[in-house]
Amino acid sequence: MPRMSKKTGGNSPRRLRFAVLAADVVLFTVRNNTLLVRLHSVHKPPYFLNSKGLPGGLIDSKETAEQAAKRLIKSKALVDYNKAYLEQLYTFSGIERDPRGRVVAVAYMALLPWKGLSPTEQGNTGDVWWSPLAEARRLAYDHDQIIKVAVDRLRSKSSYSTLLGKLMPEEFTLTDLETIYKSILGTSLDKRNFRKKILKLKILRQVPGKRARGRFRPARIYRFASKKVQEIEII
Amino acid sequence: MPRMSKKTGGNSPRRLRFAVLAADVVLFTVRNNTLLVRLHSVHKPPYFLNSKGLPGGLIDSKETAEQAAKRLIKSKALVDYNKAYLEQLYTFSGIERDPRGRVVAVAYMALLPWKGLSPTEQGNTGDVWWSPLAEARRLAYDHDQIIKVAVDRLRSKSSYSTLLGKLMPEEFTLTDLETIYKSILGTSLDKRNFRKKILKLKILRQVPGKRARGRFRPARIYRFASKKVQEIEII
DNA sequence: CCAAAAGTGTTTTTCCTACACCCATGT
DNA sequence: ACATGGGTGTAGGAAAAACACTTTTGG
Repeated sequence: MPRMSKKTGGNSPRRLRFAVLAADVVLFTVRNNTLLVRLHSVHKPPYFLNSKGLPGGLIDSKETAEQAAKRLIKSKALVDYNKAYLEQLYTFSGIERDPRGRVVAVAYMALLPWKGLSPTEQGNTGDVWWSPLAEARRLAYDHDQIIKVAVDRLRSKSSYSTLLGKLMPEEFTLTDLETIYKSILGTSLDKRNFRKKILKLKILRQVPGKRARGRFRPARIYRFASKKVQEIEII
Repeated sequence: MPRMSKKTGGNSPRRLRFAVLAADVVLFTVRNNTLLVRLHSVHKPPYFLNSKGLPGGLIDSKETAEQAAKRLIKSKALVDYNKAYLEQLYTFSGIERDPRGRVVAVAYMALLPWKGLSPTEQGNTGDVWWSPLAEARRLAYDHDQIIKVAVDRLRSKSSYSTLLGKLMPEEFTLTDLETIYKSILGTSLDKRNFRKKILKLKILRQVPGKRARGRFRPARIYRFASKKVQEIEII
């Protein structure tokens, strides 16, 4: 029972209403221009057999939802949460969303650069793995819906903020950035116009040096000028 | 340390961690070009004495957060929730946000046209009243913070969606609409450009007739073409 | 005819879009 | 020298911004 104090003011007979509170995390990264989500095995007979879902778990009575999300990124997704950008998405309170009982979930979206992940964090185990978004279907609970909300948010916020910077490695080329934008937004972008637009916004800082990725002309290297996600019209 | 998973496996009875879940509603309307919020008295000795806060209450185990919000709009704000546009805002889970115990609140924003409210709904009692936004300060709990999130959301969404239509009466003049935009966004708008922009978007439908509000030229009357809130760049 | 808000058009500037070729490098 | 992705400029059109006067009504 929660510790709503007995002294509840003037309300004498109190019908306390309880819920189980959980946090679920939609953890995104991009590898080879593919958006990946971190999935976790779900095996809760008789409801879910050898199924899969988002990393998540219950919120402890002594932690905030955000602290729980961070803890779960660590303990369930096996990724260092300090590397992740975290943003609250939506709270799912459908009565039947968990067949085992009433569970209300605060969903979070987390973004990570693939580079910067340790081999362990990049790796897959039987219980946790990176899945291309397209294959993250038919998940347990209402996790399909949660992923949809996350993808919608990611897409829409990409076009008016520097959010995608949180999926990029610290240093990247303009082509890298353009590719991510194209893959997330699902649109095609004109290379010249994209560069003009991005550079005019002054959200990037050029870094000395170039990067060669093959037997062709090396590209200039940039990084975001600010660590903060700024709301600016991008596309 | 929080333990969440395995011991709950299967259908066996679970020892789950419980939280008290509440819904708080930031109910906005506009009267005389002033943004109003519905406030409720808060008197919970020894923590809050003759204080004020948002209408809110606990979520029942058999209702979703949204259903609770609607119920509370009715029972606490004394307004017919069918008249309101409702949108989930954010979930506040600070451990100390309620001094009486751990309460996690799902906050909602609700928008209402002032016209269309009954005299009772427009009215103030000792327990519930409409307050100009500027005076909705020093509220109980973390309600100042909740209002801030609501106002930020209202402002930002106003510029890229037809959300403000939910604060307007069914029929209004272009000057009315412009005034609301100015008051919410806090910017000044050019009358001619505003009209051109709005009319070109084709989100309004002109209604036959005119409205005189004084001894000067009567204005044409419009209404929104769609009841839905559309995401379109407005300003 | 006066006061007050309603309503309208043009010009300038800025931004978006479309589009094609040369550059730098490793092999 | 060649294959490959990196990098650049310009012109035309659309949208935004700046700007002031005429119209309609009640009194």
